[in-house]
Amino acid sequence: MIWFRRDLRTADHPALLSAAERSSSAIGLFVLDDRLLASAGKARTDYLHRCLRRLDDELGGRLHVVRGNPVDVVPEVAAKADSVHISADYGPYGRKRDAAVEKALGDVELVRSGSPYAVAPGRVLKGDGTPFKVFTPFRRAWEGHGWRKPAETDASTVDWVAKRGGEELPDVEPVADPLPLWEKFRDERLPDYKTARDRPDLDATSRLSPYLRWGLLHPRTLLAELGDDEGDATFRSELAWREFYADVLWHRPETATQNYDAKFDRMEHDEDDGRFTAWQEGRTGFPIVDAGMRQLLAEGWMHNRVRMIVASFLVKDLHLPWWWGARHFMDHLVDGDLASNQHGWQWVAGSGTDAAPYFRVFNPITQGEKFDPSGDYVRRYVPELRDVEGKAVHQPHDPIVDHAHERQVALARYGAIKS
DNA sequence: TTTTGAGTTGTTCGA
DNA sequence: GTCGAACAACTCAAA
Repeated sequence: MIWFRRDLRTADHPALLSAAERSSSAIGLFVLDDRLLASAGKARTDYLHRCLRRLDDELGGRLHVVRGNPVDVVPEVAAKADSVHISADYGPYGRKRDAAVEKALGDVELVRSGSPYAVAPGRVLKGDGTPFKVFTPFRRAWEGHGWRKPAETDASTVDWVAKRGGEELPDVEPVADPLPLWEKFRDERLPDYKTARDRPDLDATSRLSPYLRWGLLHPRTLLAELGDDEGDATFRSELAWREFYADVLWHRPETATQNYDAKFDRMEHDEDDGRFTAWQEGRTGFPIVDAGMRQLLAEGWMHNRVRMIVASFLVKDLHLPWWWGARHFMDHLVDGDLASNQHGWQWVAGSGTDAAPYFRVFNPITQGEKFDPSGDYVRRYVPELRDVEGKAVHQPHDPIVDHAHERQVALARYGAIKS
């Protein structure tokens, strides 16, 4: 049996290879785990269904989908299997879940092959054997470590066991083939990626993050095709961030919910008086912030530059805890990845690895004018500003706070927790 | 152990 | 409008 989790593909799939080496026939299983789906918004759930639909197609319509707790469900479905093959999960919940399932499986062996990363978390270490805490040295060591070539796997080499029972997938359109999307990005947008990727008004990013999140693509597949040009190096570095944060969370699993830097436990937060809801709904009066938050609700995705701007606003203008924002992102983002999300937030808040200097407070107006110079991004998501022309659209519009004042408050509070 | 160089993503102010 | 300096010291990585 192959138990799929965040590796919803059949190409370049080491666990499939390991299963196929043992048997010519296999059951393909996915468990709808209530623990993971409980807080997921509609966009996120729909996206998962569309990924499962694609995987089901690759398996000739024979993917078993079952709802329940994996500790009960997996041994039940695996009753007639010799072994259960998985891609290893390095997240805080996945590690515990897999250990519990392994125990519940008894004599049926749980075989871990591969991971969602080019280099498995925990593998890149400093000379003294301890983990990196700064990105750039990690990236250099990670590149030096290298990674395997893509595994050559093919769903048609396996005789997939017919479904018995389980859940019917909703009738949704499968997600697009990730490989043509990658090829188009590689050929058309990668050359300008270094600078254009910061522009939310342009279609300049890869948009591959949801595919990486659910494992329809393995990063190794992309890395194998990258060269040394500027755009290639920048994109490889972005993939390295994903691996760095997975590594950080592997070594410090508690940082999914707690400050990486403990002195931030002393940070003073404000009481919420409705401003959190205003932020969530895109009603802060700062156009670029509102555009981003509305894009998140409408599409389950937000441009990376705008994620930083809205995160900075929540933490430094509204003085609310980063984990509130992180939770909201995880509920809605179709690419929401615990390690990247929580540590991206901690980076903005200043409590994480390689944290921003405390005096670096994003100005939502300046950021808008700089990265959405035409104002097109704002007008796309904030219809009430559609008649405002050019970059004037970035001026606050009935703002819920005064940025200059809140900046001073934030600086004072950061000053107060310095060691 | 000591030293040295370096560290994703910014803003403001004054010349 | 453009540009450089100031903003602060701290931690990390490696020699």
